[in-house]
Amino acid sequence: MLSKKTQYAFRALSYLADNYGKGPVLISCIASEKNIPLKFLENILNELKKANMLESKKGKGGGYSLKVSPKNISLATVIRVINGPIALLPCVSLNFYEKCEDCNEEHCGLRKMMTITRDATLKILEKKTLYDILVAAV
Amino acid sequence: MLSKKTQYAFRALSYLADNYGKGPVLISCIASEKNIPLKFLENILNELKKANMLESKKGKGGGYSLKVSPKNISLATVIRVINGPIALLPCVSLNFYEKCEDCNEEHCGLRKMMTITRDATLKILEKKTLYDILVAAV
DNA sequence: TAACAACCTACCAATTTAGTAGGGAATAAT
DNA sequence: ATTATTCCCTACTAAATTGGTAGGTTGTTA
Repeated sequence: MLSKKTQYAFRALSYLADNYGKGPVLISCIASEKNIPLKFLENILNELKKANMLESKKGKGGGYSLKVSPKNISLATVIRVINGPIALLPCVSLNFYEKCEDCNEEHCGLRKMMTITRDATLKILEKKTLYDILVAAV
Repeated sequence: MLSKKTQYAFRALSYLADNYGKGPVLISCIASEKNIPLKFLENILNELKKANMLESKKGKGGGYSLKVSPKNISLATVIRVINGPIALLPCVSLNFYEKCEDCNEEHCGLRKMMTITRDATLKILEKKTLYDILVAAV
């Protein structure tokens, strides 16, 4: 399951996607609009910025805005930055790979099943973007 | 990611699948063979039993065995019993559904994306079984 | 230089994870 | 009947993660 933090991230990003091209948006505005604890959101947006998804501006007229088009930010990217690995096992993760102790990877049946699962999941999450969230929200 | 407990469960179940039809297997045997902490494994096997996947026998000649054929135990079932929900959001889970507070489910774009993801994941996890793990482990 | 708004460091409580300890209850063999 | 065997049950624990909060710092603009 995605952490609450990740759900907050998605909600904030949807809001920013909605305002894409309209200049910076205040943290406090997103927080009250999307009902997210302010200081927690500060943290989240900062992480997204460090991951190159957002840009920020300080001082009056400042705030956060998407760095690229909503069509170019995949759900997989967001999840990886805030939530971590998408695969179900560390030894199957593309971005957070870790060897597992007690199995020979070449001959591990579970690993093979989890690789297939990962591929099916990623096929969706890599393709769908913030734009798709907006469009789906009729 | 699956918890370590779930990985232990899969390893134990593979072992039992391998010995399906050959009578009960001792916890201690599985523990040493698969390198799983004994007392922790006790716990896990008991949960799997309560979920109707295993049957047990006490006393000499006792132990655990699969209640049904390895072909009839899906990976999804195991994950749900030991790990919990498979969906990425509570409001999208089939077996552990929980309403989310701040979104109108009918019009939540994220929810729709996560439903698609869940379906893609389940298509694999519901279909693949313990038998597939054995076969894949050349 | 004042106000504004993002940034940074540090802390905190509650929950979950990954176990351990130790005895109880059922079964089978002697 | 008793002993050995094996699963079963309750309770405890340390460490990590989650979901925050507090308060000051730095950079920007008017």
